[in-house]
Amino acid sequence: MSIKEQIMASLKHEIRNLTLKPGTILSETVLSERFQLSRTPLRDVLKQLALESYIDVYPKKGNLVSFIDLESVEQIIYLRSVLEKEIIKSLAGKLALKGTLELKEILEKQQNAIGREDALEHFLTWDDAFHQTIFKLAGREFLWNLIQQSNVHYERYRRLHMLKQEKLEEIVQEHRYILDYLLNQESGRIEELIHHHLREDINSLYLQENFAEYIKS
Amino acid sequence: MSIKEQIMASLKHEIRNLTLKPGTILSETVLSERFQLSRTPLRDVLKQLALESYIDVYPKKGNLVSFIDLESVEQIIYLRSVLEKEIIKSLAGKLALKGTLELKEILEKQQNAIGREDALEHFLTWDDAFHQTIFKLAGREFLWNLIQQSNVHYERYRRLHMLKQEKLEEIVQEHRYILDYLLNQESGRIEELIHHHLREDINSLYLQENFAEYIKS
DNA sequence: CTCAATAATCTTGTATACAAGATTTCCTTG
DNA sequence: CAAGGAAATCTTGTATACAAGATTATTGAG
Repeated sequence: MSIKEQIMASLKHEIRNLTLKPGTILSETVLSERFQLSRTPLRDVLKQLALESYIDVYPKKGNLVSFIDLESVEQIIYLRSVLEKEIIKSLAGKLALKGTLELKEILEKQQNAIGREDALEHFLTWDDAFHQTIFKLAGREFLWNLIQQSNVHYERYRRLHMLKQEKLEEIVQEHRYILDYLLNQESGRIEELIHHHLREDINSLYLQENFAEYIKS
Repeated sequence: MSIKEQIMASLKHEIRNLTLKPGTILSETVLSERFQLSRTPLRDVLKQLALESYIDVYPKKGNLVSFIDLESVEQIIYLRSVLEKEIIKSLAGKLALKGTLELKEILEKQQNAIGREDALEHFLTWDDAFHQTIFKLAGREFLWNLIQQSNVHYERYRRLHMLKQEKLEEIVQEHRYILDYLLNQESGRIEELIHHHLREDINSLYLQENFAEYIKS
């Protein structure tokens, strides 16, 4: 992994987990001093961050960590909702043993993450792993990766919404239902389940009321 | 529109319509002479082209116009197929007069493009306009734009497949069926229609046999 | 002539000086 | 003191010299 890729991964991580708050200035000169690298390669990094909406570039003024765009969040959730309904239905009853074990193991690790040190961080990692694995098992990892390139806003929205532990328990439970459906096709209500799992709270005012300073107006 | 944006639009256009063939070398120095601009801003352009898969960058070696990646084509077609089925169903019977007129006008212009000078170029423009308008009317233009950022491979695939005039007539006819469904919800077979409209020929060997030199192996 | 080693010449990657616009500071003027 | 304007100082944008790797050409040995 090149030094540029390390810096990019580091900045992306800090923006996604809100260590770098929306509105924070990312000056090329400050970054070049912090990472002991000239401006040119850092500009490459910032260019990519801009293309993936991590930052907004104001020419001759500066680069700001982007504010959370709720419109983008809603659109990405809709996209995932539609896609995952289709993918899960196509996969139902056709899961190989290997895939089943993989998903069960992820579920267990996600359950264990609750309540532990640094819970949210680990929980979200396993949450992504669960959905990514379903995409992978359906031969659609390409689309998972495509969505990941446009999910900064959703990623940060999700963190702010998952601060409560009872929500985490609910999410794991819904994952169990999804796995049950994949194995037995029992539930006739898979569409509503996916819809609820991904879209719940999207219209609530929780974020606007509690994190207004992070939200794009 | 800045000079950099003009250059980027120009290169994108030439790559999409295969004027710049897959494998063509895009050297920074050659481009800087062609456009009378230093390497630095051109590198910005090339960086973005690389992120959107227009070119492949081989460090210290050169930049090549990317070969058509059929895997990407299939995934994008699947994505559009799933999304548009859902969008069209949600829009059926709810089309306002303005939207209806918009789609009818596009259909007419697309029909008129057939057989004229520079037919394919105009035809494809109106083909995109039809689908984009449907996304827009459903409040999903965001997702249309998202897909456009990843569609170089699909775009070139499509051009090579649409070289025959009878295929163009068939496409317009399918658009008429889609519009009929949006207005009357008559056809019970909208899902198969969308599937056929977007996915036909994806598994044929036409490209591999006739344009092997453009295809990523 | 053949082949290998070496040198020249490509390529992109990086550092840096300077340009140009935006902002802030500070000083002058009323 | 207040307000306006100029200058200093920020910011990113551009041009260019140089670095370093990859390729190609050349040259010399056998």
